[in-house]
Parts: sequence; C-alpha cells; structure tokens
Amino acid sequence: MAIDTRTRILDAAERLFGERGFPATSLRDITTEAGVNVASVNYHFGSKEALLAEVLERRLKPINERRLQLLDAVEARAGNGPPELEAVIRAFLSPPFHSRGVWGENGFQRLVGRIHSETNEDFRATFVKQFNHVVERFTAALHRALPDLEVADLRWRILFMVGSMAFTMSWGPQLVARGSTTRDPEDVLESLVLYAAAGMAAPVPLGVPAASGR
Amino acid sequence: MAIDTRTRILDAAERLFGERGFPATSLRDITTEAGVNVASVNYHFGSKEALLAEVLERRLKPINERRLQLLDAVEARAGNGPPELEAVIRAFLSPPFHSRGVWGENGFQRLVGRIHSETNEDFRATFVKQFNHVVERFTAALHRALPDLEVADLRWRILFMVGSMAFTMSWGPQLVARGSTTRDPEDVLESLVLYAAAGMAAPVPLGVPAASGR
DNA sequence: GTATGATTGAAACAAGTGCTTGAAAAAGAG
DNA sequence: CTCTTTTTCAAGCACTTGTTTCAATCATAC
Repeated sequence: MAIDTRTRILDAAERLFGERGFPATSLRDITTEAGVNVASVNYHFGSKEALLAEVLERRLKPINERRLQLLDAVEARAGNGPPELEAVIRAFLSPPFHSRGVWGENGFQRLVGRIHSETNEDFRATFVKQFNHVVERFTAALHRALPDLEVADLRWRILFMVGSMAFTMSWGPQLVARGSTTRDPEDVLESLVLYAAAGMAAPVPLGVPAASGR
Repeated sequence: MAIDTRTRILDAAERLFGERGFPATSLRDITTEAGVNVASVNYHFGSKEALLAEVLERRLKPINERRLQLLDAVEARAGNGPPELEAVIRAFLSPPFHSRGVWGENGFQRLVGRIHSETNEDFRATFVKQFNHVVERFTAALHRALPDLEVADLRWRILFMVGSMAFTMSWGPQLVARGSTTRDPEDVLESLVLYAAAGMAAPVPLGVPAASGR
C-alpha cells in the first residue's frame, strides 16, 4: 500500500534527521529503518531535500495552525484592549510542547532546533516563509501588549524567545537525562512561559532609539 | 612553514563550518579555500573531527577564560554579599559578542549555535565537558544572586539564556540583513542582557517544588 | 657539504552518496 | 478474466567522501 510506505519513510526520516541531522543521515539509513526500498524515497518524494520539507511540514503545519487558533482566542478575550502578554506567549510556546512525543523520542523537536544549520539558504528561505504569517501576527499582538517597546526591539526579543524554545527542544532531553534537573514537559513549558514573559516586559534599553552611543 | 598551514586550515575550516555546517563541508572544500593539500589536514590534525575540535577550542577557550575573569571581578566587587544579577549575566554573555567578527563574517558564532546538531554524541559529550566548569561557576553565582529560585529551575533558565544567545548568533545576521531591524552588536548584547536578567528574576512557578500537580 | 627529520604533493584507496533504470509485482477498473 | 496504472525491487549510475601512500621537497643540524 502506497500510503503506508510514505508514512513509514516519513516516520523513519523524522527520527533519524532529528537524531543525526540532515546531512549525516543517508537515504539508505532511512529506507533500511523503514524497511522499504531506496528508490521509493525518490518515487514518493522526489528528492532527499523534498523529503525533509515534507517531514517538517507534516508537524509544523498543525503546530502553527494551533498557535493562530490560540492567539485568536486570546485576542477575542481581550476585546478592543491589549491582549494579555503571558497569554500571547503561551499561545506561541505551548503547541510545540504538546505535539506528540516532546522529549527526544521521535526527535522532531530536535530537528526543528537545527534547521538553520543543515540546509542551504534557498531551503531556509522557503522554510522561513512558512512562518512569516505566524510571526507577523504574534509580533502585532505583542506590540499591542507592550506598546512602549519599539518594534525593532520587539523583533529581537522574539528571536530571544524562539531561541530559548528551540534550544530547550534540542538540549532539554539531554539535560533531563543527566538528572541534574527533573521536571515533566508541562512544568518546563510553564517555566519557559514565565521566563519569556518577564524578558519581554523587561525595561527598554537606555539611550535614544537608534544611533545612540553605547 | 608548518604553523602557517595549520592556521590557514583552521581559518578556512572555521569559515566554512560556520557557513555550511560540519557534515556539509568537505575536506576538499577546506583545503581548496586554504590553498593547501588535502593530506595536510590529516597530517596536522589527524581527522576531520579532530579539526573541528581544534576550531572550536581555539575560539572558545579565550571566551570562557574571559567569562571567568569577568565573573571574578563581579564577585570581588560584591564581597560577601550576593553578586549583582545583571552583572553576572553580562559576564557570561558579553565575551562571545566581543570575540572578533561577531556578525557572520568569519562564521564562528554560527558554528557554535549548531554544534549540537551536527556532531555525534561522543563528540558532544567531550565538548560539553569543556563548559562544565564555567557553567557550574555561573550557576553558583546566579544561585547566590537569586536565592529564592531552586537550582532545578535555575538550570532550566540558564538553558533558556544560552538558547537565546546561541540563536541570536545563528539567526541574528539574517535578521539584520533582512532590514526589519538594525542595531549594532553592542545594542543587541545590551538588549539580550536585559531580557535574560528579567527572565532570570521572573516569579517562581506556582506549585510546590517537585511532583506538583499542574 | 651530507644526513636527518618534518612537511608537502599527486595519486589512489575503499566506502558511501543521491539518484536512475527497467523489469517484476500488486492493485484497481472494465 | 484482461488491460492499465501504480508501486516495489535489485542493480547500477556517476560522483564525492575521509583517509592513506609514498616519493619529492623543505628546513635544520652536524
């Protein structure tokens, strides 16, 4: 059955890309693990890179849809007033944490944390484009929640937040494994939300807008 | 001259690893760029992986030394009292920002952001070990600055902070290039310090220590 | 000078890469 | 059943990978 082969390839690729990285995983690794023929990857997906794109999209699409859905709810609740900061941040951060098998296991979260490193610029550009809409909506919401913060500053802080999230996805399992800290993912998410909310609301840097001396 | 060949290989490797990633960069890419023979890599370093280790150490060692030096100063200034939170964080974050050629250019910072993704577990373990001493000293200092925060929580927040830093190194240049925000590195560092300090000082999650319901 | 050791160079090594081929098998439609 | 389309398979494609070999070259000491 065709669809079964496709899914098995996607599952194996997700696990192995997450574990070893994209360039370090060969099509033979994937097809061996999936128990299918090498040629089936090119038959079903066209190329190794197209396979990666589909691995990513399969998980990211529902995550981003969920983010927007949660943001809609937060904004509806706020009416005409500014949305609540912590709620906006939670809407952004919680979906990836609740996407199945967060810690290690299927390895998808680790994969996300490393997209930047392992793909060429063209691929990255199309990947980022997928996020643009989501990022812009959240930027706007955060701007309303934090009117005193310049958008330029806000963009940096969003990058900081995404970095914390991605890094937690990548290294979190290792941190937990070493036993120096133990918490279930829900607690980690909560901790991250509080951290990010406080960071977002941090005092604005001194100096005048741009071109300020240091 | 031997030392010159070594350095040229290191420089080329640093640039290319940073730009394309470790697995995606071949020894021939490196030696071509460096203008040396392929065999010289194995002659001088032993293997591709050993080359990576030396590329990392060359930059990371002075950065970590500088971090400890700055932390010493902060702690000396604090005397017997708790060190100032923001100063501790600045001691940790500023050295990599001041290590030559921060934004893109030589690409080392980007390389750091992606170590996790592109190396096997053994390599990663030895890499992390290099950091242990630094991380432990900063964990202790932050614990004194934030006595109400449990160490388990603190470790997560340090991970968040490192994530923000690594991500800023990786994606920052791209963000700047897109023009949606412009700031010189010094301002970005300042922004990151304020963000991290606020996050660190965020209220402690509800619930009792461990095993709390959610 | 020659001898000694460290470095470089062109060429080749075996192994692995992503991808294609063309025939066999399976599935679906009439 | 037959005919057609979709899917699988073993084999092979041209090419690249990290690493090794061994003779040529360099620097230095005697």
